[in-house]
Amino acid sequence: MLIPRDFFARPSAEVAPDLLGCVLEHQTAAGLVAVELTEVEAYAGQSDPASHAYRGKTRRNAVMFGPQGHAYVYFTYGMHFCVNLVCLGEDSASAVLLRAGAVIAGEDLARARRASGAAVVAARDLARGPARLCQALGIDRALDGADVCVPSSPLRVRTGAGPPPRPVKIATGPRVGVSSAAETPWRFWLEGEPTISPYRAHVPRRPKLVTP
DNA sequence: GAACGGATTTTCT
DNA sequence: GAAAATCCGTTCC
Repeated sequence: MLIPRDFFARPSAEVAPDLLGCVLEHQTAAGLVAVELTEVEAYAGQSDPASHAYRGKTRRNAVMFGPQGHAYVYFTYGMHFCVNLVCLGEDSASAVLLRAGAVIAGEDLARARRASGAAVVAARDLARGPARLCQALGIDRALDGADVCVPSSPLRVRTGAGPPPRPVKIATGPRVGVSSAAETPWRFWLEGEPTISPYRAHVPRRPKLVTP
């Protein structure tokens, strides 16, 4: 059961906690990888100083200004991808950042994608963190703007495979790594999940020190 | 367990 | 030129 587009037609701070426990799946020629979402963050539009949309529409964030139910994929820090789901509607530029998940299908493929050097990746670390989640699912810029609400799309979001097996407790807290509006508690995660990324406050990088 | 440097694109000043 | 919605290997507690 795919999530209907209307699900996303709400403020991202309302959509975000409802996405916990839902399943993100990516179908490729190599196979399918699916994760149950365990950690997300909400970003409002141009009113949110922490959002990429704060300073208006650019080529990179154009998808956030489009209709809800699409994926906004961006490249950051010179090496990493992160994925968001667009909320509300046209021009609202609000979105939910998918921060972490538990791999429930295609674990071997996810592990192969994540394998770096000789290091063996623990199952719980496969999609722990927004950049790792993208890597495990094989998400890159080609999926920027992908519609996650149609069955023919390679990237889809569906509801959980049944009623939650345990009482689901949702915790909230400040968003990770943002440099402004850090006090806004728009990070949501499933309490007790081992796949949650450790909270890291924003630390500005020091400029490279050149020795004379 | 915490702290740091490095990889290197996009965007703004 | 600088900072950013990050992660990883290394180093030192």
